[in-house]
Amino acid sequence: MIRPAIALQRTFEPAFRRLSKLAALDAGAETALAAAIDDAVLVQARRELLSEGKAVGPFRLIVAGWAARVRVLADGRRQFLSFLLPGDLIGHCGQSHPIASSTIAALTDVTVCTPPAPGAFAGLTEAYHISRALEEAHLLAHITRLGRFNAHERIRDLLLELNERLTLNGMAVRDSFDLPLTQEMLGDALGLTSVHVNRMVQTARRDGDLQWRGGRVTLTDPAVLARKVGRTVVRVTGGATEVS
Amino acid sequence: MIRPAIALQRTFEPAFRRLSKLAALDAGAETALAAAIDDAVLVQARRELLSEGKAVGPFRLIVAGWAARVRVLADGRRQFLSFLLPGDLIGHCGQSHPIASSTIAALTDVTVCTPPAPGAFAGLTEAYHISRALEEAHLLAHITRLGRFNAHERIRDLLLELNERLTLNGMAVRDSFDLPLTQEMLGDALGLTSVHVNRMVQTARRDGDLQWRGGRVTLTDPAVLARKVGRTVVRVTGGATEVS
DNA sequence: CGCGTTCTTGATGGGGATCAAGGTGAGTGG
DNA sequence: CCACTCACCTTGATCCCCATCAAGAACGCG
Repeated sequence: MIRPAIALQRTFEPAFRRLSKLAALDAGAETALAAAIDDAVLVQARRELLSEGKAVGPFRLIVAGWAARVRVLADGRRQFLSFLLPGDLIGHCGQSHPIASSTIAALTDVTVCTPPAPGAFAGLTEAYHISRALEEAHLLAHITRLGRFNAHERIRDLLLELNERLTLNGMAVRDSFDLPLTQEMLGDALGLTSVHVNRMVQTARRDGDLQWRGGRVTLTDPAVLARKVGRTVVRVTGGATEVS
Repeated sequence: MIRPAIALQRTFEPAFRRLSKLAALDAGAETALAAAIDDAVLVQARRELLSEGKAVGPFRLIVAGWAARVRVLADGRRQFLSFLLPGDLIGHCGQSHPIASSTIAALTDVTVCTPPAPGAFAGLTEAYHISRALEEAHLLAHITRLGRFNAHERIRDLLLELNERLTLNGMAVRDSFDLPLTQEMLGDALGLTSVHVNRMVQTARRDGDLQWRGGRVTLTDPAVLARKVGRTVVRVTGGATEVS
């Protein structure tokens, strides 16, 4: 198969890898997606990609960097609702005049692009649908974490989820990945204080469950870890999402 | 406007009222929806409407009764992910071969029907989209509850949400509604034990925040209550969802 | 009336919050 | 090259919210 130079080059982008794993893309879709990624723009860390209550802008795709949906309470308490990684989508909802249901903030410098519109290519449309289903599955998993897991389980379960997602888009290799989150951010996601996150991470290190130095995390044995927390794994198998 | 007898009669169903408030429905859509509701079937309490990991069946609409998305852990811990009320939809996702990401169980006897397919009527299609957006907003609210609210706040906030939703479909009048949930079910939703739910409800009663006797709840002053928990209200205004 | 479910209340303990103080490392400027 | 700073990590001490265990009381139902 012959592709323009741009498309060939963008094939290695995490965002491209994720979407092409979610559904089979034909050459036209691949080229259009690669061209879109080539036009990505930068959003600096701490800037907002979306503001709660305001209109959702154009449909967007995260090309690089980490972002999070955030809710801040009147007294300053903060909750991260979900993390957005390269290959994740923003604002795909099908509604005519959607209003953002939460703020999305860039945790690191982030680059985003406007991918081909839903409906333009069958494969991409399917990938968008599956992406949205996965996003919902992650929300459900997060509810279970916060409702019924203790601090140990929450941290291990979240790191397992991140490892899965980063493996899908190629940013994690052999259960090792860069984690650009402070322990305070982890606490904001997990409903814990940074102090307690720290203690739990210490014991996880001592137990040999993981390594975490200089922003890089390595999970010793995800399978064993998953059994420890009774984690239900969400897999993607040839176009269908599967839970087991 | 002249409608068949069936349609006129079904206009008062909570499911009908909810969808017709989410978006403007033309006469054709109203008739089709009323006819669908007329064909509703019963699902007994404790039966599953959807099983995690299995294929999602046909697109369905809850006509009467309460259901919940549930996740049960290996050791028996249980988490309710969300509640489904009359007018809520099941299995609207646009994906070709969707797999259920969670079990849905009937909490009371439930009647469900298969509403007009997405795309058949523009108004209904819009209503389906908005319904899905609201559902996601409720998941986000639930994450915040579980992550950053204490027991007091969790109960008050959840009752406020239920009051809003039941007001939308006409099942709550003047902040008073039937609540067919045991305190244990509330605990399973809120990540608390039934014992602690009980104690918090007692104090809420003593504080004059609510009445709850014989399965009927009355909120004394939702506005005051909402201010107490710093609740962000999700409103529906002429086809667009709005958060404030 | 008897029985199971749900609600209620008490006693006790633990998981995680809170408050407080270092320690560490990267970047900055003199 | 070293003091300085700022963000983040680490550790200790104390407290409280909520889980747990246990046992009645109230309610609905056959």
